[in-house]
Amino acid sequence: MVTLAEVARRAKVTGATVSNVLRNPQKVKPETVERVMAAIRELGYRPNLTARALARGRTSTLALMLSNITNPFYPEFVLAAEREARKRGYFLLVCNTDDDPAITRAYLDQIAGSLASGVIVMNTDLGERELTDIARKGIAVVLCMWEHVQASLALPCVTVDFAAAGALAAAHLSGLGHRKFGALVGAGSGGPQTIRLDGFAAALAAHGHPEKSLAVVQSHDSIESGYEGAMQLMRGKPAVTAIFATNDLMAIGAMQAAADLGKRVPDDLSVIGLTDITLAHQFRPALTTIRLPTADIAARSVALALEMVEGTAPTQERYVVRAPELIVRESTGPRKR
Amino acid sequence: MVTLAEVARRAKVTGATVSNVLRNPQKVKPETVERVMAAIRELGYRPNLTARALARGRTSTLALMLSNITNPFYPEFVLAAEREARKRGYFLLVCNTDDDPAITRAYLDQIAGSLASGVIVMNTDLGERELTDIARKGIAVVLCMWEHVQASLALPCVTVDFAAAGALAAAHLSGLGHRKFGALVGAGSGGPQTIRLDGFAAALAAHGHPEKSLAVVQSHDSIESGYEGAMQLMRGKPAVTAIFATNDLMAIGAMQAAADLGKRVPDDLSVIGLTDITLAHQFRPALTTIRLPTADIAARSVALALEMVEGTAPTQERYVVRAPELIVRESTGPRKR
DNA sequence: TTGAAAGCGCTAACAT
DNA sequence: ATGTTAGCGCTTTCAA
Repeated sequence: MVTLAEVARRAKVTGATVSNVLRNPQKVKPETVERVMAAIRELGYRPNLTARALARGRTSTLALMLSNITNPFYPEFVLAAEREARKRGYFLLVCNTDDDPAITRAYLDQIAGSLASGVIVMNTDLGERELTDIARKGIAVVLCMWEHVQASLALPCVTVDFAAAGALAAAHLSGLGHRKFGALVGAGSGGPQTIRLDGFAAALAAHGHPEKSLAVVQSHDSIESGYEGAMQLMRGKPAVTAIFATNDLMAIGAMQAAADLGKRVPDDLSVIGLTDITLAHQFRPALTTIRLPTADIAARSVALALEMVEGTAPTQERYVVRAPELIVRESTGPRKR
Repeated sequence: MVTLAEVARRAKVTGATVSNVLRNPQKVKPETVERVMAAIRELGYRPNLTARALARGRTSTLALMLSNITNPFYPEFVLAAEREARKRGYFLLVCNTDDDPAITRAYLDQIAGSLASGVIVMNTDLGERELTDIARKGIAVVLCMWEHVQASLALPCVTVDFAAAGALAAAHLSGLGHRKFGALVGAGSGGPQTIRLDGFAAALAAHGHPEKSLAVVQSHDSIESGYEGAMQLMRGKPAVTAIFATNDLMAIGAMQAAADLGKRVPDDLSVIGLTDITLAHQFRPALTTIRLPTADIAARSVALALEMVEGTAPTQERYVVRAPELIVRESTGPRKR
């Protein structure tokens, strides 16, 4: 392995100068820069990131904690996050917690022990307390996509207005003339995605729908679970004509359930999801959904975390909430009497 | 930050002993272990992984290079890989190369400069030469899921018998009585997935089908592209009654194309995929496919890489080829008259 | 503009 | 069984 010292020797300077050439070239005489660069090239030198991290007191890696990357939402997020990190010279460590507090804690422990200089926490069964503790150890932690944001003011957070997302769905369905609604509520690590539902229910009420016009079923964030939940909903009476799922996977499951019951989407049943994962528009019928600016949030989270790490974080932006957007496709339509 | 030295002071021993307690407790008197552990607990000490890495000459991270995690095959792979890595005390760095040689090279550069002590390379547009070079720098590199394995004997490799996978598909379709076949050939970083196709074509020939009974269309690894490709295939004459796609995403696209053409799957058209991603069984009709032992391969790759890193790699197993398996579901059926 | 020197926190011989 | 010591490769004051 070629070291800084070898380069220095070859360029007839000391390590300090080589180090400067690498990071503050303007502090070195152009002529010397030349010579050092030549030595670097000839020797095929690559800085040792570990040594650099030890000397500087921080690594060039960022950890991303999520529950399970197998949920199609995450890969889209990870891609965007990794791009932003790379752009800034950082690497991304992906940590699947499987919603297991033990795994989560173990990761956090190592991170606090200098695995990464920042963490983006997408969900967790840990209390905010534990997170705040590790933040106090000098690691940049940013919460991401959290629903119960008001409870998390202590830590920076980038997320979307989930209540507004639910409201958008309600307005769309109500505007289409529907009267009997069903909601499939998924569950994240922090329990059911109630904010999305609350936003939906509140908007329904605001549009003049009585409380009993909405039937709710708890479900999990998967096609299979959405299928089961929708079955329950459709067997209820009076049958619902519109279903809001708090995430796209469940919405897709609902469409499959409708098909199995001989109902046509959107003629007999409207289905609207939330997130707009790639699969949403690839499915038939293409899913109407509430789009979350996933890539944007990913990039912003990474940027925020790194600004904190590098001590350039503007205090203003420690709390960013993006807006959701209605995307109308083929799975929703006017109520046919 | 609590350091080893502080723990040592509190436990009234030296750093060496604390270090031993952490990694070779059997070398330390039980009584002392107790005392040190107590100090660690009281101080909330966490070893600094960076310092450890520098001292030991290797990091506790493993890099995984893949083209784009957004392809549903990868998350399944990543999950399994990360679990195996964690089990062994390592962390996983995910590197999306986007099939861009510049990005790939940049990553490899940093890895060689001590970012990770091993890399799993899932595909690349780089020559084997470049990979061998970085392996020579002392980094464990293992190739994974490569098709043209025979060309890669210099580097360890864990993959599956893609020709056999193609053959399995051919045997299934042929056994169902089909006579006119279409193949959708996807493209990885190294060009089209020809081995899969070759295996398919050879098996077709072996089953007595003349060469002209097979129409081939080049495509990309996506639903959209599979859709387009299948359209081409079905417009050809005589129309094919069975389509083999070299990956599941394209197969799903083919099923959608059939639906749009008013053809029923499997009655009018049989479709078989390859990989068995999760989506394959979630789709309607559920996709018949050739299953690749993804999780198994991921775990094996990580295990192999880490064994190499830790110098315990058995020379025998530097080259492992797993077998594919036919999974019959709803998208294939006997040719109807 | 460049050099000297003292670490960063931990590991690993080698001593004791 | 525990301590001493010399690094690992780089960064970073502080001098020159």
